[in-house]
Formats: sequence, structure tokens, C-alpha cells
Amino acid sequence: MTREDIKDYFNVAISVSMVIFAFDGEKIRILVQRRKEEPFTGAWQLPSRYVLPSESLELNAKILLEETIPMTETIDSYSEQLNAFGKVYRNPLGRVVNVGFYCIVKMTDEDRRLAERKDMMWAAYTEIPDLAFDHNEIIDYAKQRLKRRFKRRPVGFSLLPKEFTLTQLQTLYEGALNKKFDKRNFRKKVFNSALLIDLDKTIETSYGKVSKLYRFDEDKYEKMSLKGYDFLF
Amino acid sequence: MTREDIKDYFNVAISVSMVIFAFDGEKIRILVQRRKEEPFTGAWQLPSRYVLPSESLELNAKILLEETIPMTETIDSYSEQLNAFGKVYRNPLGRVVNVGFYCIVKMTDEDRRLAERKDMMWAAYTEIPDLAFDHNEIIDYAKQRLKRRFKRRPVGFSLLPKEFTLTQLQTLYEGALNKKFDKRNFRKKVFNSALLIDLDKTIETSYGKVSKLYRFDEDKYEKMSLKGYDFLF
DNA sequence: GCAAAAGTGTTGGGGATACACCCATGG
DNA sequence: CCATGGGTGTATCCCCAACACTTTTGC
Repeated sequence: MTREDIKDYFNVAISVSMVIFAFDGEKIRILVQRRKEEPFTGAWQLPSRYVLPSESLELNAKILLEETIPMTETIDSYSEQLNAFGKVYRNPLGRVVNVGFYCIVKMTDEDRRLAERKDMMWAAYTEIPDLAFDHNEIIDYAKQRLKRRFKRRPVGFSLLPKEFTLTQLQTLYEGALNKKFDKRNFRKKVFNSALLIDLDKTIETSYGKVSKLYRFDEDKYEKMSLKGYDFLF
Repeated sequence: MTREDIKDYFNVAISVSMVIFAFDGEKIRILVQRRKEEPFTGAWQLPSRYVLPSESLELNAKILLEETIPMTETIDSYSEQLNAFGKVYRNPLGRVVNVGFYCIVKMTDEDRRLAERKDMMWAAYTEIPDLAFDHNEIIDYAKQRLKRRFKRRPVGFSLLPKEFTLTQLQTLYEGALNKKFDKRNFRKKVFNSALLIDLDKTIETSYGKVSKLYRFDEDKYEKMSLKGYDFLF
């Protein structure tokens, strides 16, 4: 088979979309934006980008993330490919196969302010509006994947600030897994993992309470992980 | 953005590849075939197919499976999409993004005979030869995925004949998870799940031994699964 | 008679679950 | 003084892991 024989096949476009998960202290949220172009102008969508034949998927995903939330430190965010979404008629411009990605970022104040703009919104995990193309399907898939990751890897810490309280951690896990935990048992579990560093610092939370701060011990996790340790929830 | 603006993007081809897992009673194996065409003529590869812009990924994956092992009942096989593999220079003909799939089939005698042909081989799970393109990478990914599935879902039964012995089941799990199990504990575990039906039949296995036969209770699993039951290994 | 494979119970420990009260603070 | 949220210990249960011998049969 030569390039000539298969030229009919070379008429597809690739796009990447990014499901950006962040945690505002209360709920997990996903960033959606308004479309500026045809088709579906004005509709909400996932941040997306077409990929040139000469460019890699991963690079485009990275660029997409950086141009969408430019002020956020995305260096230590967690990112991963989802499936390819390739229904024939998902895009009226032609055959476009979308490769979904998701990432987990620490929400900064700048990120919060993004939502003040009219063309972006941090949609609550549980209340995603109708989106253009098949982007709702991509989000559903990303949510499933996130849930699975939460059960087996310490991805939650990528959503929290570097220093966090145990109540924040528990709220996050309850949101992600859609399940209530007993406070004492939850604490026992995370302490048993021995992956939290007590910072011997407190922070004022709501209602004038003080609460102890912890940090996730990433180095220790890496080492244990290599020895076959599994973080399970 | 119009179709004209983005015509540079519509110059990609899509292919699908299939990692076909089967179990010969001793080892898990993966079907590879010889390439008949340029590039890499004569090299081993995963069964693969280019996808026309007018056709769906899933349909192509299904056709690919059926034309590769035409005599096998693939109806009750388990199939799932893997990632998109999209390195820029993976195919010398142009930019081809490969969408990987894997499936799990019950190996029939006809399937075994496939391996007698010179252009196909059931490669042992642990001894995959060097393949064309990035197909080794796809297989590595598929193996990881299979292992995870084995831990959380009763996929193993799709690899076994409908009626099987507990020794077969254990051999399979040990191969898939690369781990030895204690025979008594293994049996306790599968009996506790209450998903095996004792067929009150025996079969002659090797060395003139007789061994009891079991069947997997798919209906019961479906029902329990809906109620939130998790099959864990 | 011995090698090979099927089959079968008990025990101990660790992790998960269930459960309730005290204290400090702001209003 | 009360509402809110942070913080702490114990008893029970179940699942998991460790462990060894008998029986049958082909060679």
C-alpha cells in the first residue's frame, strides 16, 4: 500500500479537549468556555484545539491547558489522556476525532476570577450544562476516570493547596466519591498511610476556628509506590 | 472558523488496532500477524485497519476482529477502547493516529490452528516480539489495562471456556496478575463471591485426574453489580 | 512406589466500620 | 447560651494470609 492508495484516508482532523478539574474548597468544578466560532457559536464547550498533522497530541494538550489558565502553575498538575471520541457526525465541518484529556489543578485566586468573565465558567461537578459536540460525553467519561483514580492513587492532593486541613481533604473525597465518611475513621485511614506531614501550623478557617495544616509527602509516596505500595480508598 | 480555514487540519488518517487476548489453558496470549504491505513488510504487527472518514471507530474495530478470527464467536467477547496513540512520526506514510482496542475471547480449536499458518502467531503474554510501528507500546498499555480489569471485574471468565475447572481459573489469574495464589485461599475467595455455579460434572484433565466443572453466573453478577457490588481480586 | 494433580479447615492479625463526647469560639 | 466546627478512642467483625495432608491415578 502506498501513500497514493490510501489518500482517501488522509481526510480526518484531530482535536484535543481538556477537562480541567479544580476544587474551590467546597465542590469539585470543571472549566467550560463559550464558543466564539461556528459551529454552535455561543454554546458552552470544553477548552479545545485542532491539532496540525505535524504536531503531537500531548504538546497540543499542554498548550491548550496553558493558554486556558495561563496564570496557574500547571507544572505539578496531573494530566492524562482519556479515550478518543470519534463519532462520525460529531462535528459538522467534517470528520474530526477528538482526543480527550483531563487534568487536575490547584485552583488559584486568579482561576476563581476567570469565572467572573462572561465567557468562562467553573461548572459544578454535578451540574454540568449542555455542551457543544459530544463534550458532555467526554466529561462523563472523565468523571468516571477521576473517581477511579481517587480510589487508587493520591490524586486528591493535586486539587488541594500545598497546605491543607483534614476537613478540606475529607470534603474533597466525599465530593469525588459521592459518599460520606466518618470523621474519625477517615482520619485514622489517612494517618495510617503515613503520607501526611504535620506542619505544626494552624490556619483560621470559617467561624474563627483554628485547624491544623498538613502537607502530602510526595517523595515518600514515590518511594513506597516503587515498592508496590497501593494507595487505596 | 470555516471548513476552508481549517483545511490544513484535515490531513490526518485514523487507524484502529486490536489487541486480542486469549488463554490457551496455560498462558495468556496475544495474536500478532505478519505485515503484507509497505512499510515494514514482513514485520509482526497487531491486526490493524485504516478508518475511512465516513466510518466509525467502533465499527472498524468490530470488523477488524471478525476478519482476523472469523470462526470465533466474538459475540460474548469483551472489548474496550484503549488510548489514542498519536506520535507524529509513528507511520512513514503520513500522520496516522492509531486508536487501540483490546478484546478478550475464548480460544477455540480453530483459533489454535491459526498459529499453524506462517503469517499469524499467538505470542505469549510475556514474550512479545518486536512489532512494527509503536505496536509494542500499545500492547504494554493493553496489558496494564487488562491487569487492572482483572482486579476489579470478572473479565477472566471471558477467556475461559463456558465450563471450566478451578485449576484453570487459578492458572489464568496467576498469569494475568503475575502472582501466585494459595490454592485453598483462592478457592475460598471465588466461592465466597457466590458467582460460580457447580455443574455437578467432572472432566478428565491431564494425567488422568478428574476435576469438577463450574460455570460463571453472569446473570447474578449483573444483578449484584447494579446494587453496587464490586468484584475484587 | 512415586510423581502429579485435586481437594479440603483452622487460626491469627490487621484493617474497616460503627459509634459519642469535649472544647473553643463567635454571635 | 447556643450553634458551629475541630478534635479524639474503643469494640467488633470480616476478610486475608499462612499453613499440610489425603486421595487418586498414570507411569
